This record gives sequence, C-alpha cells and structure tokens, in this order.
Amino acid sequence: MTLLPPVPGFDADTARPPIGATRPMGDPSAEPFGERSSLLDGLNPQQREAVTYRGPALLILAGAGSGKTRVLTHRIAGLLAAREAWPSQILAITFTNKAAAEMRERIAGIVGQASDGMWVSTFHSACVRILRREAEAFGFTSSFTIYDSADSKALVRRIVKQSEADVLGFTVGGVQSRISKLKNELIDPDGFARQSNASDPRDAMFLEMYRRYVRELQRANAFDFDDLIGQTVWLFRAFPDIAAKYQRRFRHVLVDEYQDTNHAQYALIRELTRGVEPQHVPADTRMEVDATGGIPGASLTVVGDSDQSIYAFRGADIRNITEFERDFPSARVIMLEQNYRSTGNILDAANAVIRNNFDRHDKKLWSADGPGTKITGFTGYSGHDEAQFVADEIHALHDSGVSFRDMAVFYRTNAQTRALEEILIRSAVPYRLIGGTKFYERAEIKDLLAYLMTTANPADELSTRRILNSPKRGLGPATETALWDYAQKHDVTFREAMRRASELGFGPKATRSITELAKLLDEASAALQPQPGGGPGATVGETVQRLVQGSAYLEALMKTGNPQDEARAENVEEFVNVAKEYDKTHPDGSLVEFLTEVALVAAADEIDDESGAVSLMTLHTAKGLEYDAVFITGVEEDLLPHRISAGEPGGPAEERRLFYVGITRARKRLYLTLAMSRAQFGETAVAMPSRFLQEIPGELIEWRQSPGDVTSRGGSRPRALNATGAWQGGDGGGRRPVGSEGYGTAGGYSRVTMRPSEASGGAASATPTSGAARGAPKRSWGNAITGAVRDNSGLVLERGDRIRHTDFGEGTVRAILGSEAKRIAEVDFDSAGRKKLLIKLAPIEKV
DNA sequence: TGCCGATTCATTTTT
DNA sequence: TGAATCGGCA
Repeated sequence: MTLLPPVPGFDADTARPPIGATRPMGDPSAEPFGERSSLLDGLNPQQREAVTYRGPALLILAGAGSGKTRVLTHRIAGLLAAREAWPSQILAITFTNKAAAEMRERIAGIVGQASDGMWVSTFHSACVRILRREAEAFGFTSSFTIYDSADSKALVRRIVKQSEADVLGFTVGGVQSRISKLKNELIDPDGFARQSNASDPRDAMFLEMYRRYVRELQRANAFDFDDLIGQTVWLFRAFPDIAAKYQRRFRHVLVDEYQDTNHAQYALIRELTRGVEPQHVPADTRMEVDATGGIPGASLTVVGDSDQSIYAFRGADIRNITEFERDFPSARVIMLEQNYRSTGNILDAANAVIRNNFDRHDKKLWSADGPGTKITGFTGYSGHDEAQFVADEIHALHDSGVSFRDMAVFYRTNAQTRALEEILIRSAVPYRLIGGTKFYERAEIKDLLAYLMTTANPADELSTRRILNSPKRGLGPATETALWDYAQKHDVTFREAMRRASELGFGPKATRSITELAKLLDEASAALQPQPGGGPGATVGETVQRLVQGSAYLEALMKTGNPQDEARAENVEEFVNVAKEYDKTHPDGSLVEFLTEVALVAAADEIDDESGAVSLMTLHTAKGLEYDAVFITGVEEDLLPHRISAGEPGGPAEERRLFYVGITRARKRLYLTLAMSRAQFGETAVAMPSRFLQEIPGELIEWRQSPGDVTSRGGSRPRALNATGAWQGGDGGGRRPVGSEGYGTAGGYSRVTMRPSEASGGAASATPTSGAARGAPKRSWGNAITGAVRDNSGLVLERGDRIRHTDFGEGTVRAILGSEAKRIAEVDFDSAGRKKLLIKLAPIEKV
C-alpha cells in the first residue's frame, strides 16, 4: 500500500507571501534561473519557457514522452528556489498518489527541505483534506466515511429494491452511473428536477431514488467518490469565507493530465483560482492586493494532451483543455512535441494511428533518436496461444538483458487477464497484476473495513448493516429490517437501534447477538479517544485486533474447513499485519486517515518499482507510465476498439486514443498481438484484426505471424484485409489449408512461414528469441495451447529427462533452475522449441 | 435462518 | 466462465 505523508499542520492565515512575491512577474531572466541554471540544463527551448513563464495562466500541451513531469517539477522547484512562493502556497494535482509521491520526491531532490508543506496530491486526496477540515460547517463530521463504488452500489441496490424501480426497467448499475454522471456535472436532485419531465414516471422515479441516495449518504455521514469533488465545490460556493481561506493560501495551482478532468474538477479549479474579494482579505494581510483591495487569483498551470484523453466515460471533458484559452483569455500556450522516450518507429506508428482522429490540432511527436527496432506483430490462434507468445518473448527479452520490471503487458479488458495469467504462471514468468480485483475489494477485507468504518463513524449505516451478520450471528434480513424500521420510526441511527435491541422484542439469542456486537463496536469507538487516564487512543493495529478478536471473524473462517475460507483467513491475517505496519510507519496516524488512504489507492499506486516482475494492466491504468518493452494484447475488433464504444458518440475516437496511449508507453520494443479466436464467457468467438492495425504503415511492423498466416477454416482471409492488402506477406503462409502438415496433432508452435526477405534479414537477427524455434519443422495447428495446469509438486526432474507436455509434445530437459516450489525446467521441445516451465504447475509428465 | 442446487446474468475502461 | 441471485427445503 502506498501511504501518504502525514498531513502537515495547516493554517491559511499564517501562510505569508515570501519576500520575492512582489517581483514583477513574467520576467524569465530574473535571477533564479541565472544563478540556478541547473534547473534549465538539458531542457529544450519550449521546456525552458514552460518552466520560466510567469503569468496568470499557462497551458502546456505536452505530447506523450515530452518530459512534462520534468517541466512541472522544475517549474515548482523554480518557484521555491527563487522564493517566489512558499511551499504551502503550492497546490499540485496529479492523477495518482504514486505520481504525487514521485513529484514530491523529485522536487525535494532539487530544493531539499524547502519543499515541505506543499500539497501534491490527487484531486480526491486534496478534497478529502479540505472536507475533513471543513465538514462541520455543513452537517458532516470530520470522521466521515468514503464510500467506494462497491459501497455506493450496495446503497443504490437497496434503494432500487425498496422503490421497486426494477419494474420500470431500472438496473442498479444504470442508476448508479446516472447519479455519478449528474454529480460530475454538479447537478443535484433539485437541478435534475428542473431539467427533467415530472410527468414521466421514469424520471419521477429516478428523481426519488436520487434524492434518497443523497439523503442516505448525508445520514450516514459519508461521501462517495464523486461527492469528494462535488461537495468541495458546493462548500466553496456556499461559504465564500471558507473558499477565501484556500484562495489566499494557494497562489500557484498546477494540474497534470488536465485533459481528463471532468466538469466538477474544472469547477473546483476555477473556485480555487478565483481572486479574493476585498471583504475576505484580512486587514493585516501582507499579501499583494489589487486596486479594489482584493487579492488576485492564483496562477494556474495545466498540462495535458488531448490525444491522451481516455476518461470521457467517467465525465472527463476534452473541452476543458480545448477551450482553456477561452476560459483564461490571457493564457499562454506552449507545445512540447519532442519526444524523449520512444524510438522513431514507435513514434511513427503512434502518429499514424492518432492522425485518424480528425477533430484535433495537428501535432506530431518527433524524436532525435534513430528508428530503433521494428514493431513486432503476432497473431495467435487463441488467447492462450497469444499469451504463450508473450510469455516466450518475455523470456527471450529477459535472456537478452531486459529486466522483468521493465516490461509490461497491456490489455483492454480485465477479462483478458485469465488466459495471460494461466500461461504466465506455468511458463514461470514473474508478473504482477496492477488493478483488477484488488486486495481491498475482497469480501473479507471489505468486511473488516466495514468494522473499522462503523467504529470510526458510528453513523455509517451501510457499513454497520454489512457486518451485522458476518461472521454469522443468526441475524438475517428479518432482524435487519426490524432494526432499520425501528431506527426510522424513532429517528435514531441504526447503531442506536442495535443498542436498544432488548426493547425490540427479538428472541433471546438474537437480542444477545445484537447487544454484544453493539457493545464491541461502542467499546472500539471509545478506545479511539484519548483515554481518561491520560493514555493515548487505540492505534489502528490495536483497533483491528480488538475487532477481529471480539467478532471472532478469523475463528469463523478457520473452522469451516473450506479451502477458500483458508485463503480468506490468510487475507484477514495479512490485513491485520498491514494495520500494524501502518502504526509503525505513521506513529501519529489515525484510523480515519488510514481508511482514507485505503479508499483512495489507485491501481497505479500499487506498482512497486523494485519488484522484479512484469506488470500486467489495462490500457487505462497504463497512462502516465513507461516501459522498455510493451506488449499490447488483444488488438482485435470488438475488443480494441471495444464493441460497446461503437454506439457512443466519440467512442471510436476515444478507443483510438487509448491505443495511442498504449503505443506511446514503449521506449524500445513494442509488440502488438492478437488472436483469431477468443474465449468470451464460455463460448469461443471468432476475432478479427483491429482496424487500428491497418492505420500503422506496414513497413513499421514485422509480423512473426501475421493475421494472414493463421486464417483457418478454408483459408479465406478477412475481407477487410483482402481489400487493402494491408498484410505484408501477400499470400505468405496464410492460405495454407488447415489440416495439412501435422496440424492438430501434438502440436507445438513454431514461427510460421515468413517471406524469404523477412526470413533472411529481419526477424531472426533483429529480435532476441530463444532461438530454438528456428529450424523447427513448419507446422500449423489449431487452438493447441490450452492453458492446462497440473499439480506436479512431487515431480522430480533432472537434466536429460524426457518429458511430455500437453501442448508442446515431447522434449528433453536441458536445465533445472530455481528451487523448491519455484523450480523451473528449461526444456528443448522436439517441435515447439525451447521453453521455460514451472515444474509445479506445467502440464507435463515424465516419459 | 441457512444451505444447497439451479438458474440466470453480464462482462469497458476507474478515482 | 464464474459471480450473483433465487427458490425450495431442512
């Protein structure tokens, strides 16, 4: 878990302007960059200007890999080094906590301690900090709970059920996303009422549910993700004096990934950078005031690239960037187009793809470096086959000196990870899944978190109800409803209703269960406070321990004998350790802070740069990251672009940007892979190469196995490809009738026929391969790679042993690497080439 | 109340 | 394919 630094003390009115603040702005030749020219060393002219420009608004259009992080950090470091700003006057917004931590570190690396007190965080974290301070002003407490999407979904589910809205065709997901969209547009229930048609029963029903949802959150003293932004904006608008506090404090606001901000975030930025009205300026201020006695708005720097806007689905509005100059008429615009990341071929491909989006400024990335290696293309028969290629290639790259952590595999949908994981595991590729179902999303962990949430925030009904019967206490839906009815009728919280269980006429068993639970929670809540004897309140670790023991949660899991529950018990134990660890790393941390962090971890925050593992993630998660070698998998129609995007306005263009983002993550090696058939929920469906592939000039891609090579079932190639002749290789090996030459037998895969020209020059020499496949007999086959695994823990292999593999046929063990459970066999297969296999899991047996 | 099997359902991307 | 919900029975 990535942990945020402790929240520094904050009092806006003690934040005084630095001596240098009255220096005329917009004079880049002022001494900071004279004496500290190191800040500008190695920057190109555009980057220099982006670092030194001073003025109210600056838009940096930064193409992928153009060094924008460097520009941002140097810009901030410059402000600090020249004493133009105190650290506390700087607010920098990044997309992930990890990016924030990195930026903070890099700035500290330049100016040292002078950077303490800056706010460098995500939109969400920054808003939580503000809301925790100001919550009391508008009916919340500072220990409010943050509901993640699963929590809010649970709440919506209950509301939909109670309103019997499903008969009108409402789905939980639909209602949830509609509410989220409205919140991102800052439209509250009243606003919706105004714009909707009251006589339409569906609108009326939705309005009622929206109102209830908002009311329930308020009652539970909770915010959902969208509220964190929206409520902050609302707070600023409703309480100008509170807004003024932050407007006075933050004199320099910088926003990264501006193309992915939604309307609420845009509004937040506008509120923060608004000038302070004279009546909100303290009489004794030492800040610069204008003619009317007000304080001018903070300077705003935004960095973005409209070609990398990939979050329109969650409300991101490209107009925020395209209309920046309209919103801030005096804005300066600087373009960064030189790319320092990728090789020429990769950039050419990226440019060629993105050029097909017509509604964009023409912008072209260029590099001073050479073209580099060609892009490698591969078409598998199935998702497993594709995954096997990825696994083999990862080993080959690793053998040629690329470390695992410098490689990444991207995919469009999380569902694609299954085949990838199966193959990577048995091929002994160390990998790490970024995102997907996270540790904190597991049911047992969510249960523990719910215990903690209700301890920290007793008003949190949703969390309380979640744990009412877990572990099983014999308190079913009937009891829950009775408690809820009582709470409603007497206008008390659910927790209070639990305390009064004896008045509700439950059976003795239920009554005792409820009272005990209420007592446990109340005691845990009380223990959080500083103790009367003068002792400090309970730590996070202590609280977790108390709750786990008091609820017998772990015990219940351990005695079921169910192997899945064993895994759950392990997770519980791990969570206890995480909590204890938090105590150590955050001696002053509170339970509320711990819960905040857990709620706001982003997928990309999980990346551990030290781990020696290949990273697997969705294309969305990949934004902002870079790797030496990148595999983009599933480059197929209906997957990338995804089928659902076709129906949405701007959908296909957004998919193209997503592909563009993926391509531009690669520094040196890029692989584009696809499969001719893909398993999707049980059935196997035929897949077609993505239209995006044809947008890349043929000479940039070297196909190890092109779509033409693997068309099966009678050999006719997809129409689209015939029409354009896009696949170099002409008739290549593609039309070889299926069923010839050993097809379908024990199989093995080989690099299918190449054109003579390719075979002589390109593939073999230009790319590191394990080599063994070369010279193997030509062979075509069906969906031979199965992803089968087997428990081989007892199998002992030695060099020279003959083995048989379900997919690769027979082979000879060449070497044994690793030890114990991680023993790896390096095997020369007779027809499939050399592979590394995890002995414990690979589907092999001794012959 | 809780457990079991049966059935149905949905699978884009995420702070 | 697998998660999630449903209905019937103990």
